[in-house]
Amino acid sequence: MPETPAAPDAKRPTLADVAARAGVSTALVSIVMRDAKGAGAATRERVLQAARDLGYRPDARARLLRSRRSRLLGVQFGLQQPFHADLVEGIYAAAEPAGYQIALSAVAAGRGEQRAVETLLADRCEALVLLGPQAPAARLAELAGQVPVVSVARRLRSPVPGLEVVRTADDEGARQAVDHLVGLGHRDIAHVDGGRAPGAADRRRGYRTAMNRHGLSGHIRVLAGGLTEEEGAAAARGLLAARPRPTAVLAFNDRCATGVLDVFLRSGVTVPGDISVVGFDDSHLARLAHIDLTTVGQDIPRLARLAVGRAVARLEGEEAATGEDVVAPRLVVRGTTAAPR
Amino acid sequence: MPETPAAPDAKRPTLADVAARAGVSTALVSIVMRDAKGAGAATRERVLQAARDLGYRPDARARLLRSRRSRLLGVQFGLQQPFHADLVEGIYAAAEPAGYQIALSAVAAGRGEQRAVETLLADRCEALVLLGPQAPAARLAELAGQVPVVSVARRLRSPVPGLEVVRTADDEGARQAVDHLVGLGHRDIAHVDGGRAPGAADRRRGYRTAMNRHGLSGHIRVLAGGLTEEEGAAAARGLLAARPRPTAVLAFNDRCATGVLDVFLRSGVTVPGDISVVGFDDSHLARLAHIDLTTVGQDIPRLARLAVGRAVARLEGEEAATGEDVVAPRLVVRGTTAAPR
DNA sequence: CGCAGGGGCTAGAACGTTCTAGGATCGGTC
DNA sequence: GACCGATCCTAGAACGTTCTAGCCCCTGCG
Repeated sequence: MPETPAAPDAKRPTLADVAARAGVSTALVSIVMRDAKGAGAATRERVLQAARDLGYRPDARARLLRSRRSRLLGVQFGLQQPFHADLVEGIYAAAEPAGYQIALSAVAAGRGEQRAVETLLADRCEALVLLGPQAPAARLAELAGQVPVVSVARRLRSPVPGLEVVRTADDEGARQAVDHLVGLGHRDIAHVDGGRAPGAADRRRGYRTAMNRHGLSGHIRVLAGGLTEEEGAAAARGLLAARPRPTAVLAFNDRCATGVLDVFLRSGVTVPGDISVVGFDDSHLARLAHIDLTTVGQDIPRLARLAVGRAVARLEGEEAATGEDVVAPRLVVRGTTAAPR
Repeated sequence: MPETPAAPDAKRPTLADVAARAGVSTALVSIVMRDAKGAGAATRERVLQAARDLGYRPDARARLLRSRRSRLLGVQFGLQQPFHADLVEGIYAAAEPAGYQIALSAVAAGRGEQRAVETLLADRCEALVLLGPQAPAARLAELAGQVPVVSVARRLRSPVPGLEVVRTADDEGARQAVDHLVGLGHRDIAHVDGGRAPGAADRRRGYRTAMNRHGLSGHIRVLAGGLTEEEGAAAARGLLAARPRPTAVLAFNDRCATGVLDVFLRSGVTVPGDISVVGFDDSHLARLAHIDLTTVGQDIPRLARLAVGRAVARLEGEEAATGEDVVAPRLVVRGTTAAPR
């Protein structure tokens, strides 16, 4: 069999190949590759050179197989959700210094959460970080029996040991938004909600409570929305038709708010002149200069750090806590809110 | 050592455990788990039952280690790019029927392409599918020496064996957009380009060529843009200040076009009344009812299928082709284009 | 001179699979 | 009664690492 350099199935070089070339044992090569102590300076250099020559690259899977620990965190996220993208970015950043690797598994059309989680478990992830999971609580609890699980942005009522939660205080966020609007002089404030999305119930409740507290129970108006622009737009069309029109709208999230904004602009309703609009998440979208959305900010880097922190703590031997980290939201005032006419 | 059901480091059950419980050999269990032939119906059922009892789950890594093939495709994508999200969705869909798994590796702030690719290779992916890679061509060629590589949406000039390309005919797409606008009666058509983004050069060229062909060389106007809303918005502000204003704008992609649209709307410039706008990609964004953007559609499912197809073909023994699949774009006329005043 | 201690290295057993060779057992055929 | 072919099953060697012992040789100390 001739040895072509880039043969179709040229087996990639292994420890043994490097060892042979450097004239040492595989164990020694392993030591050098891991940068562990127990090798002399001269041989170390010789081994590294041999590895370089051969284009050697350690096989992560074999490595994981052998060592008890995999130091792998499985992350399930929604492929089409910018908020999740931001979280994943934060998780990458938080996991590295802790010495953990990330395995991504996307939820998309035709690939449900079940599938996503299956592959993560099959890959030997030591813990799971689920972003806004929609699976029934019972299913999550079952999972938590097998492996530490952290649910991000999805609150869970009945606490199960091993199933921890990291989330923003959604009700508090909605309250802040309402307070801000009331402070500006608004009274007729509508809420375009998120239906059954994670966090939606809390935001709805926070909105209601805040309205009541301001003595505005008569003005409570909740419209069916969702987490996409389309759903926001549909709700906005409903609002335009309504009499009296509200003077302010709190949307479930930024995407939803964008849909609302767009319908308003196209109908000649000025924002914030005629109607104020508030979003939720402070995702990339809201920060764009030309959208410039007042929104309830979630502290995404913090959420990511806490999620990773909890998972790691569990893996490093800490007790399975039935805990919850609740991160305070912070209203970010930008250009879509002002005093009513 | 007491056997608590959910012990912190309860070792997950292995083939051997299942074998012991079912009273057979590990080899037999392996056969049953893979659904291979060579086991009797009765024992098969007994083994499955034992596996269920123990909550056994095959270890993907050990499996991969043993079998020569990993049947794993590594996919590098931009975490913040909706176009990539759509592609990934298509890739998942295409890979499954072919019997391949997907490993995702994201490019994000603080995690460059280098890192992304490293982890994919360490995970023993058999081939790489890179979505809109920005790495220098030389680097990609080097990679292709180690493993089959498919570059999606990024054209590469000097063909390297083992480095294949799947892309949309970007120049043709720009031409279609210009033809459409000219057909409506426009003459003063500007292009907000994508700078050095993959595909930008071709779209620029296509625009120029088409303008020339229509005898509109005098009206050629290329503005520096980019692939985000912000860059589109900045360019749009420039256009508003210009005299004469163009009557139509072709933007580099949909996000860029959204930025353009938004600035126009806010300035009281109506679309398509005063100015027509065309995007590129036909991503989710453009399809949203409230954006309703005329755009050059990329056939995303097809791109995904071709990319997977090429990778798989290489792996199933076909020769390393220095090929290129060029997919025809298709103009999708929606609400942002009309005849000039 | 004997021997503890340590640095540098290696042999060989894991890890949890799959794969290659078979080994039984059974029914049937010459 | 020897042989065949199927069918069901098992033993044991991979796969590419890491880890545990332990060997060898040197140095320094009593």
